[in-house]
Amino acid sequence: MTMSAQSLTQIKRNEAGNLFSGIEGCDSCPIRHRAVCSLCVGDELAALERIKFYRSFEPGQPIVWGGDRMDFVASVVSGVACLSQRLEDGRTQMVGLLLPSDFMGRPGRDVVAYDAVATTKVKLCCFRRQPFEEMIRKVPHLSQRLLEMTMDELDAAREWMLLLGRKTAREKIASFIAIIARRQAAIDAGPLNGRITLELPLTREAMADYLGLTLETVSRQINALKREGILELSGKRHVVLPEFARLLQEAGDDSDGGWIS
Amino acid sequence: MTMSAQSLTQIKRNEAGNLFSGIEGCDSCPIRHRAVCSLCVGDELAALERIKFYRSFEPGQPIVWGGDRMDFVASVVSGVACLSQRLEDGRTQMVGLLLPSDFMGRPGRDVVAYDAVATTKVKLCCFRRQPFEEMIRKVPHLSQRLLEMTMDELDAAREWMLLLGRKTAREKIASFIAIIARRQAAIDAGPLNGRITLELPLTREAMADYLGLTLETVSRQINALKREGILELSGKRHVVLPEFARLLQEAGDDSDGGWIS
DNA sequence: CGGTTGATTGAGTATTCTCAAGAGGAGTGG
DNA sequence: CCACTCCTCTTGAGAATACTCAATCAACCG
Repeated sequence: MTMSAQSLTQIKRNEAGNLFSGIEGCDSCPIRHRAVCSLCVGDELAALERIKFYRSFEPGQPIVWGGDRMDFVASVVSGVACLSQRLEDGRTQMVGLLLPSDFMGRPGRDVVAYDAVATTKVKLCCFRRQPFEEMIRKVPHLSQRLLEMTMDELDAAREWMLLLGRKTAREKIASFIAIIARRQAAIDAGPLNGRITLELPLTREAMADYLGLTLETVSRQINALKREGILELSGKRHVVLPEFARLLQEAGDDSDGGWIS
Repeated sequence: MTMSAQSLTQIKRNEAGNLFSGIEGCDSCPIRHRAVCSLCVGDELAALERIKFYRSFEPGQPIVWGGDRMDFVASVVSGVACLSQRLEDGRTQMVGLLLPSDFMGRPGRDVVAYDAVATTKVKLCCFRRQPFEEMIRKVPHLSQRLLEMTMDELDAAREWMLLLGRKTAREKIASFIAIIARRQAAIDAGPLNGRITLELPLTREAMADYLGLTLETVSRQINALKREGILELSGKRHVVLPEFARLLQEAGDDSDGGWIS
């Protein structure tokens, strides 16, 4: 099942029907300056290019299953993927939301710990695991950046734990929308005040799995916020926030609650 | 407030009344083979020794407050410390349980993100932050081990998220006791089946903050498990598990549920 | 022997879940 | 173009889990 880097000019398809090719360069890569490779230069980048290949996934398609062998690690180039953990009776908790530039997989471990599913069209920049692990050992620019990113993820996980353990359903929803707004603003480099428009990248069920709620509660709370004018809905996924600060107040966090503290 | 390494033969006290000294060597250190320094050898260890100092804390004493400046990072040598996050209205969620060999602090960040409190007598092996950060850059053995430990913590955080988001109060309690049993077994190198004895390192309130419950619910669930013979209590903190597998069944996890799968 | 802290227990409440029905949209095929 | 299906989402009613408030208990300490 090992997949070797492709150095062909044309695009091929693997067994699962995923597109992959090795022709794209790092120069024009949209996540070049934020991904695990962002500190790499010259030779280092060239070495990474030799062990990389791209794979794409359609919405709903599984990327890996927990327990499977995984022979690559990867950066999300575009799209959204979810990491989930499951109790045997089917209860599911999302434990990671992977957006562009986020890293997938754990160097030094060959078995996947969590299910990963594409929730939109996803493009991954994959690195063969063995040579990548070797580079981790030899290229400080790579291991430094990975350490930084892992610590960021740990911080995010801890924020998430506060949400799961202590926030009300209403606060969870408001917090989630705020998180999406922030991440979208970071990508688009847009401002984060006044009227904001965003697209929810998840179904109600996936949001429920993210927030530790049922999909019914998610639906009820979103519509409650809508009724109160804190958000406007067009369709099921498109959200407009007339006043971002009002949403933040509902999220229950300290910080930027609107007034100066 | 910068604290310099002590090279004195006698033990001193700082303003807070904490013991610290620089005389102890790494050779006899109880966490030498598991802490952040575990891969370091010879010169590397010597360099670490030059920037290290010990600090001790009494039960209940704060180690650092979220928002404070922090000029060191540290390994827990002995005792138990808790990392907590707080919502402005006082709701508290524990986000880290630091046992011996665990690492505290984030290289590259000078402001503390979470409150850290000693819950038992705690001894820290502290490293001055600036030189430690430099060593991270120059000593692969150090950054590799830190990366590994950070990834382990991320895995633990994600397991914890599953607990917070999806488990019932009863499962949370059972899971928590199982976690303590496992960590204690790992330290004592004891077996993990049949009759097991352990000490709860936290008060009911701290357990509640760990599990996203109220202290009353914690108390009720512990006593429910006691009534059903899944655990025995002597005093408030000392627990005996007559059959570890029965506890695991209550924890709701997959894996080793007693029967072979 | 009061005072304090941590833990237990009870009664009533509230938030969230469960189960169930139905609405709205997108895609398919006659 | 319409009926039909599938999927996601919404909404309602009742149930259950966990919370809140309050009283009591036990251990420890001055």
